[in-house]
Amino acid sequence: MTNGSLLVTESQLGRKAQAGPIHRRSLLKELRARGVRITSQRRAVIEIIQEVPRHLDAAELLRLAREREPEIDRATIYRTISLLKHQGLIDELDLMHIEGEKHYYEVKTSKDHCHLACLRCGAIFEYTSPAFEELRKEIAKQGSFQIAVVRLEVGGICKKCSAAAGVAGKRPS
Amino acid sequence: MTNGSLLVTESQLGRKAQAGPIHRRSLLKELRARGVRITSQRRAVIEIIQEVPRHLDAAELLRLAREREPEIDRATIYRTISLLKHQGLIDELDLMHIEGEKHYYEVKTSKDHCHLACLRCGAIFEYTSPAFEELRKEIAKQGSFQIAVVRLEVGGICKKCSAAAGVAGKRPS
DNA sequence: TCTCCAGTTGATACCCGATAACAACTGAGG
DNA sequence: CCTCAGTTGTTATCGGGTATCAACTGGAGA
Repeated sequence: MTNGSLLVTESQLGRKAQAGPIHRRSLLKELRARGVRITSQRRAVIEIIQEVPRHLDAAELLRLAREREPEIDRATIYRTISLLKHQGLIDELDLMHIEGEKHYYEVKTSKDHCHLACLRCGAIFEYTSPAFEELRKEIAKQGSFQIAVVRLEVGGICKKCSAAAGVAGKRPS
Repeated sequence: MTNGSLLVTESQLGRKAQAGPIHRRSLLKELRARGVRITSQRRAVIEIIQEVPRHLDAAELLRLAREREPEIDRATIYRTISLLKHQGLIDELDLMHIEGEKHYYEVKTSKDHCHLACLRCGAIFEYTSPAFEELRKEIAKQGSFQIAVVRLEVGGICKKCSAAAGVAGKRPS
């Protein structure tokens, strides 16, 4: 019986996970090796994506980037995200939120995993499971569809929120 | 070994699937039973969602609704969608598209299924698999997260497009 | 170390899906 | 047929994301 593991990143709560060194400083090197120009703005954004253990959306990325590059503009954030996506170095998540969806970005990892998004507090958890990989293989096998991306997203209520059920579920933003 | 079935709805190509009577005229009855006021606009939108076998987005829903209710407004479409979502009668899909995502709506079915979206022509296929349900159960079992929604979305290239690869993949809109 | 220019940036304006506010309208219970 | 709470269309607005373009700069070559 396959059992999955729940772990790692708790997001949107402003709490740091306990370290989470994802890929070290590989992205900058990788980009340089590919002949991509490294500007101070790009460096800031990339370092943040690598260093911050939370899942970030564009707005938060902008906020954090401005701590290092005060003049950086929204447009540059989006352009850098786009660059990294097209270079295949980050993945875009599209997770449920309180009424609506939000786009988050994470460094592309080797591991297949899916995301559990708490619809109450917005926390994001990662979940890996043999069953997930199996399903992915199964769809691939069936042949009449060439898979490029598989995204599995789960929305629900996290442990903390269901424990504190009713007790003012205020998100610490 | 689990093998899934690929089938049913081909969308966005303007082709009709071969019948697809989903729930008959249950939505209107259900709403009336719940004390929801049925206006001519709501009736139009609801009937369209039930009768059209394709997956519809808000814009297309508006277009189709205007064939019956020429004065109906975007806002009413969104309000009706919102109503049906909150009543738990339809599901919102968030499928990959050519660069970006689109929101589609479908009558909530009993069957768990996921969606395969062709990134080239936009066609949408439904896919059911024991492995999918198994995965869902597995996540539920693990206990520390109360699941409300599970969405599995696959992006890739459909058979037709990969066959016609390179041959002007124009979408018939 | 200096020059130079293709590639990048910030500013501005804009696009588009979606929502808020509000007066006019209407479904359906009495 | 009355009535009014709930719904509608209109208009304005919001927010994420993108196009444009002149000014700027990383980094390859001299």
